[in-house]
Amino acid sequence: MQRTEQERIRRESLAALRALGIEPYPAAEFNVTHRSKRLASEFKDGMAVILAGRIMSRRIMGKASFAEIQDSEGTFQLYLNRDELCPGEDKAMYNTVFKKLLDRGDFIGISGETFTTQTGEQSVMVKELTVLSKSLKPLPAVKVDEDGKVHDAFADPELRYRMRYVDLVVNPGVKDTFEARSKVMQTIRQSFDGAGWLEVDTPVLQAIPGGAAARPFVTHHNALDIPLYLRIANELYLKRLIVGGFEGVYEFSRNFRNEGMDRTHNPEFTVMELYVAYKDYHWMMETTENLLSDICQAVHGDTKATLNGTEIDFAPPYRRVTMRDAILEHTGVDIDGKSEEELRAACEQVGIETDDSMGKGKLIDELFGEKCEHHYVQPTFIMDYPVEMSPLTKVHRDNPAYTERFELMINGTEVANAYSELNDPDDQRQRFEDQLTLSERGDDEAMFIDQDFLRALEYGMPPTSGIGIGIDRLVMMLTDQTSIQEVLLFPQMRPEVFDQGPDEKGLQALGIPEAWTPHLVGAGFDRPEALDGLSPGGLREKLNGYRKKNKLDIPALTLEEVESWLSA
RNA sequence: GACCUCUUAGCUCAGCUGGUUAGAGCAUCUCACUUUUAAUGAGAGGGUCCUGGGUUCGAGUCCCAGAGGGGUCACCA
Repeated sequence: MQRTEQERIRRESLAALRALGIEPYPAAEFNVTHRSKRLASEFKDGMAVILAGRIMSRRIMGKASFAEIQDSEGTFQLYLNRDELCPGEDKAMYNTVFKKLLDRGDFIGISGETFTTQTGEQSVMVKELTVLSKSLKPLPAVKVDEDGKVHDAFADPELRYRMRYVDLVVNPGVKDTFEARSKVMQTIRQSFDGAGWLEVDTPVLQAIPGGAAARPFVTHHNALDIPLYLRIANELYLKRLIVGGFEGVYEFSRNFRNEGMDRTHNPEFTVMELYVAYKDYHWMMETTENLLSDICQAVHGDTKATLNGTEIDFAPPYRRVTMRDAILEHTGVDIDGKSEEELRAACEQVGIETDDSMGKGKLIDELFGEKCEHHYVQPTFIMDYPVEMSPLTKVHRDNPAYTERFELMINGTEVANAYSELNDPDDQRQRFEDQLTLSERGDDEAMFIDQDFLRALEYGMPPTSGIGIGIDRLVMMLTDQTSIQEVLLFPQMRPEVFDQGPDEKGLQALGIPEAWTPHLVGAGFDRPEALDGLSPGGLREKLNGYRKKNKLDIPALTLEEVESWLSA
């Protein structure tokens, strides 16, 4: 691993600090009296304050300097004067430590006195400076000018997501998104706990990945010697708890789905699921709109949020549209009473491709997803889904072709999915079997049958309404982000390949003579792994070719030598 | 999985129809400077032009293959 010049210089500074008797990574706690934001709001000249944080900029002007220190709340300006910081003869703390050995990114603690500069900037005159942690890598130098224009932004999404720690330090606003996310979850917890519902934890590793239709991640349990699946949903477990007698249960469930990744999908994502006994989906709609309104209030202090230039109003009530009406309005197709063949024809007619594995549910889903979904920008409940696409939902009280299910659409995206839960065990068994038929037709996302869940229903589940709210997407809606990566601290990325540098010792361990190892590195075989799977003849030819080309003064290799390395 | 596109200094990016020693700003280093704020002035160092082939007298630039990223679509929440 090659170090850059800047890194080498910082390591030299690190050593110089130690030579001066200053520990760059001290163990002792450092207690502050203020943080930047609060200090700014309570600011008066002449306050004695202690602050800690990262040096984000330095403006050195001979015997006086200004520096920006960044803590968890924001930044604050420091004024460092040589003779204030070093009242005695020894000026090393200013001349050497501050001016030469400290860098942008270092953590320091300071104590001093507040004052206002001639230009009117709130500042702290530093009397004492403590080195708290030396930073060995230079932070990207993002600068914001007077017009608020950002220069040299650290904007490459790959680097931002791979090194979120740098992103958080350097890009203003990134923290706000995650604070908003925390506020969303806090508001939900407060609301549900206040209602007397119980927050629970259910298995992430499941023998049967149930509760949704999706491709799961598979792993293996060694002791039991069985495959286990990372949960795609927690729904069936929460319903078992309703069977067990809890009136309301909820869980923030990290779900895992082995599917594509894009702006709205990450392999792991968070869904808040809530189940409440003796309720139906109408009650759940009211509960949901009130909850979202509270959440938006908590985040923005208002029920309105701006998303993609459009104002979204989270104040209840939300529009309620049946799926049949939605499809009728946007495609002219009335799905009511249509057979599979008729629906397939209708799809083809509006330009949707179909294939034989698609059943009625899937066809209707396509009609809605392709032609209707994107129209619903303001929060809208799409209700009464066809029975074929809702295997866990109770049939509609007025029409058995539909179910009591709704999805909440915001900005053309599904944010929540809720039902009057199916609690008739025989009906549930039949629906699972219908799914099995779909699976045999080639739908690899059809649901598995969970026999234990069916048994639980046979013991009796009260009428229940349940909902799953996509937390990541909700946070996107509330923070004006268009990609899910922006609301996940560490979104999924292809693993990074680190350059480990040459491993001459490892090569020698294979029996390669010391005279040859530097040349193997030179020829591109810089680690033992680089030789894996090579044929002895080919390797010998390459190395002897390298020897000839570079006129090396060592004997040519024999086939036996090379064979012995590769068999080592 | 398909298509489009990108990869040049620590960071952000220029680099024309292929042509001397590959540039800028910031960052870094040296010097000056006691109220600055994208501080300023003077000077210096810093490059595997993603990797591997090919075309050519000559490749950062053109061609092929590969790696990684981004975007669009498909699947999905």
